[in-house]
Amino acid sequence: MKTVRTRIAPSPTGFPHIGTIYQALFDYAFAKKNNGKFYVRIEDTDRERLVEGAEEKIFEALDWFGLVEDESVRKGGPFGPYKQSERLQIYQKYAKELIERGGAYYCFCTKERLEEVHKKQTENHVATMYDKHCRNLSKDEIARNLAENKSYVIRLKIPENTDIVVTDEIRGEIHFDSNLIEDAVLLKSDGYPTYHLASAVVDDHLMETSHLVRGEEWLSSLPKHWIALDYFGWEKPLFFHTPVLRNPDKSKLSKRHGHTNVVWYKEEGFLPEAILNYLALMAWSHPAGKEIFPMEEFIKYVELKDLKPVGPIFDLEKLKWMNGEYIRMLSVLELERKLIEFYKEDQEVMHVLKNSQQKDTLITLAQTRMKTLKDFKELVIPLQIDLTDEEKLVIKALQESFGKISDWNKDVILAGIREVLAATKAKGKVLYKIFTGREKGLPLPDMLELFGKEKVLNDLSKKA
RNA sequence: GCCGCUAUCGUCUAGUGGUCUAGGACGUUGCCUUCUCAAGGCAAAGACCGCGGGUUCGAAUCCCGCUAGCGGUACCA
Repeated sequence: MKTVRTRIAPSPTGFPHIGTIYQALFDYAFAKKNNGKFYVRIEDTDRERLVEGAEEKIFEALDWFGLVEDESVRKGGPFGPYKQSERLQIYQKYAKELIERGGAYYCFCTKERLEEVHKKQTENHVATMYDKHCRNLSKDEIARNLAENKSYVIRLKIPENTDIVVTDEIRGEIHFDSNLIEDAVLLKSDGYPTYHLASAVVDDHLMETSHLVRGEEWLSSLPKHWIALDYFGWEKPLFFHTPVLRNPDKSKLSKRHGHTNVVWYKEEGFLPEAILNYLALMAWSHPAGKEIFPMEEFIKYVELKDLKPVGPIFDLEKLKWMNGEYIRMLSVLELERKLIEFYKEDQEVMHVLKNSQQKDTLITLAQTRMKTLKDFKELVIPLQIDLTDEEKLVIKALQESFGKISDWNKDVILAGIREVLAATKAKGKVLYKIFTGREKGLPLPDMLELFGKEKVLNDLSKKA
């Protein structure tokens, strides 16, 4: 059997997208399962949308999730270069070759003419596509245009009147009427290739991609790739078009309605393992029906053809629940490390985390109350608020009760609390408001024991 | 508009012709626990399997039509 080779092919046009991670997850797991290779190819052929630093961010995201590739620009590998802008000659060579094979042609149409055609088609309610104006230019004409240094693109010659049958491993055979498929631009006038030449055809062939996993938005252009591959006579990879992740309103997951930037999840205190586990459940399910399982198990059971073709809605609530589950699975030490990493620039929280007397207890108490690492702060940092006269009365009672305690431990403190609650008819919430500034918090007896009688009474007198 | 894909609780899903009066998870509600909030435990509500036709002794499961949603329709990926 052929070696399994999967890839992600992100374009460095912005922040690292959660959808890219979704793809990478399946690519990575499937490659690992089959002792294959997972590689990253940077697709920077759109010079206008290129964003400085975006490439580094993609790799940082991959590292954060632990979806580390086997081959890439930064890792090297036998199929490099792994960045398309460094492969320009290759694409140009193959574009010319395709022309010779009769599968492509020079097009000298100007942008203005194209716009004109487009406009007319829209007016006539006809499919908007290239009118094949340059498809049958004579050899002389082409030579003349070339000699005159006219700007040109190279277009794919889609056969006419053909039923194009392609296969997607998730959906099966799909038919397309070739007359409705555009003679797509393969090589742009700036000499850079488009996706239709560089990625799905030349690179995936040269880099020996065996299982091509990509978003469903590519399904409509599959026939173009299929035909180009046929012109070259190249063996095709198995195509898997994963469903697109959606917003709650069912539209394609976007910045506007959802959170697409990987960095956002990190800043909100989500754990990469939890996100991955959640993502694994999108359009796929564990054979035993398990919801929570480690990466090793995902690798063991993942099958690309088991992916469902329906676009799932990204449910942040369920992700939060799962994140909480992952937080609870951590040992205190592991959680402490994650908290330190998360709060390293927050003086206030770091102060708490550095207090060796208190940190373990605090972390343990907070653990069941956190959905994200971000929740930790409001659990341990009190809010400064003004108290009502009624609440100040409760403080008086508290001072009296606590003042009598000689053996300061949580059981005795709890007894004192109950006493005060009974005497003042106050609700537990009031106590929490007094101590934390919020109507809830970590268990008071434990907290007060931890802080010590002196500090507690001191604080109370300040608030009275 | 045209082309393509898809269609089970609000959401993620199980289900591949009979075991489905459709199972699980998130969320929601109630109860237990209780110093608050969580966590945990136990319950409950929630899907005439988008609609309409077939095929079959029998369909959520197969076929057709419709509808709806999504994706594509760029010298973007």
